[in-house]
Amino acid sequence: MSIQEVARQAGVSVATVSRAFNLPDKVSAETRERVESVARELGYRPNASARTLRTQRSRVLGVVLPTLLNPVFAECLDGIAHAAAELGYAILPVTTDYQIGQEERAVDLLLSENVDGMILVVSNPATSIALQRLRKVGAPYVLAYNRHADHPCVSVDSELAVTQLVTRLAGLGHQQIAMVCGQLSASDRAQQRYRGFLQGMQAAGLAPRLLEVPFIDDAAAALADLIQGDTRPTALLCSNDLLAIRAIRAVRQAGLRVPEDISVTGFDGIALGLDLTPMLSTVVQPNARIGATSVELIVQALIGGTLPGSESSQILSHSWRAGESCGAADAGSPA
Amino acid sequence: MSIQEVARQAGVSVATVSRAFNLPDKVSAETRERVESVARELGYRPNASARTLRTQRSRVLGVVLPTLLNPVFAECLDGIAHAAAELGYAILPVTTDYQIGQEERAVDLLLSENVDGMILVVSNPATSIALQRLRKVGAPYVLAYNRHADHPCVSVDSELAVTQLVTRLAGLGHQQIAMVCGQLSASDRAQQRYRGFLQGMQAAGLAPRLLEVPFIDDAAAALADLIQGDTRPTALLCSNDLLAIRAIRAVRQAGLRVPEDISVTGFDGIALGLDLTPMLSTVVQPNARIGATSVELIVQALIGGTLPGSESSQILSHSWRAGESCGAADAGSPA
DNA sequence: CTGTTAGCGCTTTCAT
DNA sequence: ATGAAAGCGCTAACAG
Repeated sequence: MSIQEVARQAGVSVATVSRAFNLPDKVSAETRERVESVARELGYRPNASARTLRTQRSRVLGVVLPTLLNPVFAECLDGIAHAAAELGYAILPVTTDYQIGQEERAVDLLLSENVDGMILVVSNPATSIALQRLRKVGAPYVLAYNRHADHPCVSVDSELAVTQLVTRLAGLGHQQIAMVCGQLSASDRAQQRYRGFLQGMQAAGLAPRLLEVPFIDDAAAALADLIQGDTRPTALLCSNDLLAIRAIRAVRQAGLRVPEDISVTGFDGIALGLDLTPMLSTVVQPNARIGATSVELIVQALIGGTLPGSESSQILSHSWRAGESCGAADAGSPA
Repeated sequence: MSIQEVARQAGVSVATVSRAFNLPDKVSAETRERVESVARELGYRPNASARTLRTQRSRVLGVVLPTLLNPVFAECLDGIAHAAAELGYAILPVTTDYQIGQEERAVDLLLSENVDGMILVVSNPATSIALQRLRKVGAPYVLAYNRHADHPCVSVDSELAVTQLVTRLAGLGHQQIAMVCGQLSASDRAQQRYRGFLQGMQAAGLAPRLLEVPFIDDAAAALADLIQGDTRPTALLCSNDLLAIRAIRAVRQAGLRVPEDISVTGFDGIALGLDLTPMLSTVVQPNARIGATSVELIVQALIGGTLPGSESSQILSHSWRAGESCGAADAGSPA
């Protein structure tokens, strides 16, 4: 079912069929209707590959994410998909499973597929080879969640958010606050959050403690150790929601209550946190909006024929979901 | 950066460059190395659109899913992505947000993008217009999670699984079992699970009760009503994990305990259920494998030059995750 | 083993 | 308002 066939059956040239679809004004109403009707009957659908080849634009945006198994990124992708559809773009998502080498493969693939631009969440913008490559070929891209002065980024101020959170915890009387995070070197977000933690603790005059859990499967055991150690923390500040959910389980498995014995906080604001009991207390990122904003930035640049520059970076505002997993430090006295 | 440029700089014809990449054996080692080296220096990447246009195959599989916000589908997509990558295919996922009209748009889009085949989760295979269209154009497709005699499907036996679950609950002494589900008409899965419920209840000689929650936002209120009604159920058999998680919250909000006062079971086996407290008791579907198997079916057909037929349908085995949200009926006596 | 060439389906000058 | 024709980058005969 090519444009040729439609042209033949409608008794016009292929050029006219093309115009009927893409520049309806340049075709007489009569012709246009005939073409449309024939096309409909034949079930004609323009061939995207041919159009892309000819026009050098695919109307497809590439998306590079660590994983979809973490709802944060699923929510973000959802926002990307809706915003893209709204603006007439399809999306082509690729997942890296947190492996840096995969970032390059992903970018290569997307470049081969002629995407008009890319939205990516990389491990570390400062060292990412994938990003260098994008720079070199001059492809438009925007980073989501990452934060770096030299790149266009859409994110929240993680560092500030965590600092504020520490202040909040300190205000609730918590003195023993431990941060729980995944492998710090694995992402700039984790590092930013950790910096925020250090800063907040210093401001509060408290001694920071850190539990780094490189492998998620070890989280339960590591957390159990932490909780049952000599000086038990009264609050666990987790670097993301998934970790927080595991932490809550670990606390309970240890026979303690959340938040009476130990408060637990998350970071991300995944929707599921709302349905837990206790409802997750967490720093909420506007995940869908981070995605949507990234799309808008890219598309704007595409329209303007420019590259998104680092000056177009946006810090979206985060918020605090009070939830039920975080309480005052002295609530620990058995009920 | 086209094949022309590489050819020129390597001092060979474009055909040779093409062969160097696609049929390395048909090129002398020397030439091949020269071509590869030039290509590498130039950062040459074959243009997928051109290749697709020429070969009439894209090596892309389309995927149509209701949403990625439900981890079931995110897990499935993850399985699809890995299996596809393994077999040399990229994937192009589209989301329908559970809107039937979107199924058609999705299929149209994917057809336009020249996908070699599709994997879809539709609302109802029996009535899906999108499926009719696929049939008509003769595009290879496989349904995931759906189940229908006339289509190639990869799923578990939901009906059987729920029947078994009812038997299990009855064995635990539950007499008042209520099923909680989303809009029944919204998916064949929900209907199958409901049928399994009815059958199990009949076999157990129990009176079935059903709570249908068409709009997810009303779930909490509807569940509260159910729980606080005259004859409180001792077990809530939820049609999916997300619903079960909400149900657990509703029970607790009502001041009751899970599972001591009310047992709650899910269906899906999302990974997150493992981290909850109580750990979700649920029927586990091999989500990633459902995705991977779908890919394999499609690719097999692609290789064989045939369409996947309904006879290639596969029922994968489900399992039961005991969890902690389901207990015996008489455990209700206050601890 | 390598080169020449046609053509995939489409858009877009350039004519008319 | 419409048509003729070139060409996007690639692969696959076909020729040598």
